[in-house]
Amino acid sequence: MAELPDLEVFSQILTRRYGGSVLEKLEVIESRKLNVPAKALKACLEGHKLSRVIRSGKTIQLVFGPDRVLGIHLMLRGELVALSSASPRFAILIFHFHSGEGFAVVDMQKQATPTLDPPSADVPDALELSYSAFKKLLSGKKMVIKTLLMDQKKLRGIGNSYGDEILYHAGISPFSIAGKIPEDSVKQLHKSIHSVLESAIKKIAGENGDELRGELRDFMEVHGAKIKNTRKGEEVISDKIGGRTSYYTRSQVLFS
DNA sequence: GAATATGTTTAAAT
DNA sequence: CATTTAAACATATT
Repeated sequence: MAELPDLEVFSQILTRRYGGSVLEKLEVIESRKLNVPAKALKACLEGHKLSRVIRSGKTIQLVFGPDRVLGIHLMLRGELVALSSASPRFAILIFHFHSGEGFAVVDMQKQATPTLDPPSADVPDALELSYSAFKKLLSGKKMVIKTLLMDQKKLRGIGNSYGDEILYHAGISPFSIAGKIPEDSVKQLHKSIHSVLESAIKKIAGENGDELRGELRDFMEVHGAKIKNTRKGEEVISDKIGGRTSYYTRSQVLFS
């Protein structure tokens, strides 16, 4: 469900709604993916204040007290839901705050991964990557650009959907060889990463308000099985790149 | 019933 | 060694 813009908005909403509250009780429903025993996690976090929530790459990081961090990766189908009267299905973790409110991490696929005190990443976040670092990342690479953009060991935060949107925005074919893209287009691509992600954050934030909703992707230009034409009328074509479906148009320039 | 779905890890193949 | 590919994960939707 969630890629970088959704997660950025979720972290803002969680900070607004639960920031400053003391975690009264943590239910660990599914501990298979957890890097510490469930008891240790509870002992670490219960009774401590949620100071803020930030996003890093495709993870949400809940900061408790001064420096205790619980990282959460939602993987393919994970979601964050506010607690209501009904107990959530497919829960992984349930957070109950002193105020009586709370939220849950759910994932019907049980792949969402909580990590206590995750090691700090040395891979740059997509929104923090400088142009010179980006240029260096592409130079000499034989990988197709779409695969490189989604490679979390090179830059963090871009997934299949936004990868397509960014390449469409930049006018570059997803099949282009990374190292063959000329400097002007690399510059454009770097700009597109920022502008596509940041405008998505604004749109999702505006539509979400304080609600934890997912799947607000009405603004997608090319990525989606239902999109037959772009708003400019270009035909959208799809192909598999690295086992996942990519959507693009013939107007995107191929460098190879 | 079959195909598809937003991600990652691992192993095997090229 | 660098890169690519397939499978697995568990369930819902079309």
